[in-house]
Amino acid sequence: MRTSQMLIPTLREEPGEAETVSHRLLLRAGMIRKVAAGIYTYLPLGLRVIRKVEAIIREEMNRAGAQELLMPIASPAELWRETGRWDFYGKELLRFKDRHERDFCLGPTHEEVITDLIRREVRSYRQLPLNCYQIQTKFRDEIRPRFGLMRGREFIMKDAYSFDRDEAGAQVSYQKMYDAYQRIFTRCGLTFRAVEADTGLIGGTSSHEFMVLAETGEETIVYADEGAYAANVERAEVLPPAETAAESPRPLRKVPTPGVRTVEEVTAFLKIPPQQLVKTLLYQTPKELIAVLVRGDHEVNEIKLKKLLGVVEIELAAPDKVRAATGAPVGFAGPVGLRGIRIVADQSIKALRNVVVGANEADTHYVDADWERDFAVERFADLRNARAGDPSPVGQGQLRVARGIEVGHVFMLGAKYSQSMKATFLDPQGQETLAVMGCYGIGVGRTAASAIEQNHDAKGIIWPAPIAPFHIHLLPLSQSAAVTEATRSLYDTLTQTGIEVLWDDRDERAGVKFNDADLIGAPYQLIVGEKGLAQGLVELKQRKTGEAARLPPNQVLAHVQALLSNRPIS
RNA sequence: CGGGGCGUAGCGCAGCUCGGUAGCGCGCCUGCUUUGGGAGCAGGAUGUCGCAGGUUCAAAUCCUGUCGCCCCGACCA
Repeated sequence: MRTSQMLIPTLREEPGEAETVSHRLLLRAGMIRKVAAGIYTYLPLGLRVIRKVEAIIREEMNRAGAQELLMPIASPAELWRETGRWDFYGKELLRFKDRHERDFCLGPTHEEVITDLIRREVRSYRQLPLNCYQIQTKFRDEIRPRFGLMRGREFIMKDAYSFDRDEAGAQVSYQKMYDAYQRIFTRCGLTFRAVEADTGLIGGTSSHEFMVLAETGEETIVYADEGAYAANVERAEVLPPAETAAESPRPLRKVPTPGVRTVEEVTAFLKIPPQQLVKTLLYQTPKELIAVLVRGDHEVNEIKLKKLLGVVEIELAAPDKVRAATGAPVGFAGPVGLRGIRIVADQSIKALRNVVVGANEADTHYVDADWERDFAVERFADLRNARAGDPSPVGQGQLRVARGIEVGHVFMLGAKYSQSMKATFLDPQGQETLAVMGCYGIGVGRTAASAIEQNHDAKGIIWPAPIAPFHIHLLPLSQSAAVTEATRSLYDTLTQTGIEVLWDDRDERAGVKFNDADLIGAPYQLIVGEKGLAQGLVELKQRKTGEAARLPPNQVLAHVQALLSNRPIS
């Protein structure tokens, strides 16, 4: 392609609205433009990258035995009502009515639609297993879209759904997808890690997320420094405390703590370590107000809490409710003498003696409280976030913490959807049986954006070759006949062998071309200049290293082919 | 949903406090020169100042409303 024939509006200046590297560079390199919050147009260059990622996904999905189909973006409410998700999905589901006043929504995911299809068309165990996927636009009306393609409202996703005769078959399907994902992200040139994950709104029994490791990631993951354990912190288990504090209980005392409410303030004021403090957090569930106890240096894991309580919504109680329930302003809630409110506690509390807690009285705390003697914990459970230094929940080692971008997620769904939607088939005995499902997503745009987060420098993007919009950026540095002729000849030679070349045929100065090329980030730049040509040489430069080879034009093709075949080219 | 901020030329911004002529840089157009890392000189074009209403002789500027966008928060008392 010639630059003059492509819409590549590069920006010299930083776009004001962009925060993360990938967002900034995608805008600057002329790959995306915003249409509305979280909604983007993919410009020709950006679309080429998207298509590259899609092509890799297609190849690997097909190789894993999945078959492609395409479902609609809009779907009728009745399907969502069947599974209960019309109500359960909340505001993220963008709803609208058609001219007949019938309810529809834009699909944020497609379990309902695919399950509806399969229940109609699959009757016999002979038709299973089946794995169908699509690459299609999704819409989720996110609370706060951000970071360009990282968290859009409209985005391209590959979603696959497997249907099996039984649990064992579903395991096989799941593993195939897991393996395919490993290949896909490896081919995309990403450094990533699969971690155990929570199943969230999709539901199901178990899942893994594929996390691209990056500081800007929105997810926190923990992994063991020995062994293979890795999990999203939402999900990571924490082992019960090894031993109980050896000290013997001291009498409960009430102490004045004027204006001292945060953990930092209380521990500083009383000169105690945060491990000796027990925080009392009041949570509002749809049913009730509940008190949750965690150690002063720990964080409540709300997902674990929701599961323990069997509720889907939970939020910290508003200050006025805290006051009404405890009789004290926020900051002084405590389990001692707390009436009419159930108390659950993180398991670490069990190992503590002589702790500091709020006294449900303004400017007052208790010291030397004891859970066995002074208050009634209804249940102890793992309710906190894992953190660096915790022992690995399986095997040896300690946990470390890293940030990740979730680019893929695989779920074992079990019979959740087949049951609510009655997707059944007849087994060999003629028994009606529920299909066992799995579902598997990949964020296509997010994958491209993560590649930028991991591969860039001050000048711009450095695409991994397999997903680069072009392999070679061809840069003639003058408009002279000799240079143009040499450029054209190189372009033809390379293009004829299937190498993708972006030919910067603009009448621009060398500096402008170099800067745009660095910004756009093709892995190689082929530079044809007057001086070099006079010596019969052109320059082949690696974007990543800046390393340049000067060679005669007739050696360029062989060189490029060698360079490109070193990498997993699609 | 709460808090904060911003909407002025294609992009980045100033002007608003204290009402009166709409400005700067980049980009764009023309010409000449220049030509291996975002050129120089000269000339030029471009604005419903987000939108609607109000105050005023007069509004980018003040007031009200509204829409859009961005940031932080919506989890640790």
